[in-house]
Amino acid sequence: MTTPPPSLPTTSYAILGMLALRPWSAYELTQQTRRSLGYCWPTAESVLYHEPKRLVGLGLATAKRQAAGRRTRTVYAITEQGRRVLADWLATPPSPPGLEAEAMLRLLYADQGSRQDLLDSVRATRAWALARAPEGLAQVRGYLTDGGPFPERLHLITLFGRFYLDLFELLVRWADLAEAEITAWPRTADLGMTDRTRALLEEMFTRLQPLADRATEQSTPGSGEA
Amino acid sequence: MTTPPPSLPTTSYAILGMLALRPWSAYELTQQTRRSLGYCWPTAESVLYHEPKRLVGLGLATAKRQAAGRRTRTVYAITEQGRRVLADWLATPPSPPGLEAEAMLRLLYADQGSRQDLLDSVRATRAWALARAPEGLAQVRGYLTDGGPFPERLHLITLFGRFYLDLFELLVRWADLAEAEITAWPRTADLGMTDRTRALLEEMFTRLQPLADRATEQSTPGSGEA
DNA sequence: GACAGCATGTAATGAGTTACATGATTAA
DNA sequence: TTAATCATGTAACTCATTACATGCTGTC
Repeated sequence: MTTPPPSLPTTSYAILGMLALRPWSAYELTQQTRRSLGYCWPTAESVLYHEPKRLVGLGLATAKRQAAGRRTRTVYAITEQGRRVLADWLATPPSPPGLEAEAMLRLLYADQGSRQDLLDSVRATRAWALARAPEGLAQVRGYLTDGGPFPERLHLITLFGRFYLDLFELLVRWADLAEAEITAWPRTADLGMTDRTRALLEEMFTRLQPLADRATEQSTPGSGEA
Repeated sequence: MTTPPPSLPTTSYAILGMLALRPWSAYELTQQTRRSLGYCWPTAESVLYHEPKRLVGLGLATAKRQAAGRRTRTVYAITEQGRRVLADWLATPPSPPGLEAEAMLRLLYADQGSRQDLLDSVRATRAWALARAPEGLAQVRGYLTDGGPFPERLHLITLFGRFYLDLFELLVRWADLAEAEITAWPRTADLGMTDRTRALLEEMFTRLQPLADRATEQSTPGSGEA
């Protein structure tokens, strides 16, 4: 273990992983990111220009200046040490998922604003999720016809994409439900336990039960499993 | 519009919203956060001590030092101006959701590591989702029996919780699927388009179609809707 | 009377975003 | 030739996290 206690920020591994697939220029990264990285590890574009330099400084990547037309651009590639560091990181436990959902925040405080505010927020969320669909459809179509840019990685990409399809569908379905509920409200404040709310809570209780059961099963060593 | 161009970071509104419900000390915020805010707007504890001070500086909250036992603690409360700023923000369009999912990142680069690494990551994700269930169950039980700490807000809290239940179920189901797939793989690299992968892609295509249709419907003004 | 952990903060560090800057290429 | 937009970067600033610090409270 000659690698110094790595502990880079996750963003570094995200870029390093990209470089493991093939060399990229920073701009190419900004483009490819839309198809993959952007889904699971959102970053500003400037990171995609900065981070590779850091990796070079650490000896995990190399930079080669190339002539592109009349201008020069920098193409980054992973080093052997970079591959080792990436592999080490992959053997490490993942940090839990974190979801930043402003729309949910707005729901939580909706009684401080108007019903229209809340409806707008819910609809914006659905619109955002729906807006991913056409591009996703094009990507999937591409995979099915020509295999896309990394055909040998399709088994991974497919599981990846499946998760985000599930997620977008969830957002749309939830927004449909929420819109229907909210539309039936006379206002946003002080409704409390309506009949409909009670029904929803009871359904949630029923669905939570089996999850909680599985949770305790797995935390106790269990007496089954001969 | 006497309020100066607000544009606070979302975190500020998150805290401000808490204060809109009732006054809290910073420590109380750290506790309550686990039940609500933590789901949609994750932050480090130190933020919950810092942010209220900023709000006070802006005139959006007040700080009152109280004796708690022999020690003093600071209780923060929202001001009228704070309520206005919060209401203005609620009328503003929400930024799109952002999901940081390290586990998905690891999936994306799984061909750079071992199959075991990938399985561990998938299982950790499921375990994390399952681990939320018992607390969620307790919360829902509380809502059904005594209404919880804010019974007049149950209609909001329920829609909120429903989303996260959906999400946790999704994570568990996806992890189950992924584990089954990966277990059937001989290795993580260079499998490409297996039969199973093709089947998944075709199902995804079918499910994406209606979403894409809805997306185009809603972006065009539409000729229906008399 | 000491140890664990609850309650309350602060400071330093480091990461990531917004905003700016500018050369090249293409279309009108 | 101008305008637009592609391609490439940099710098300043702000935010948020990690790590530390410390008084208080109950319990053994």
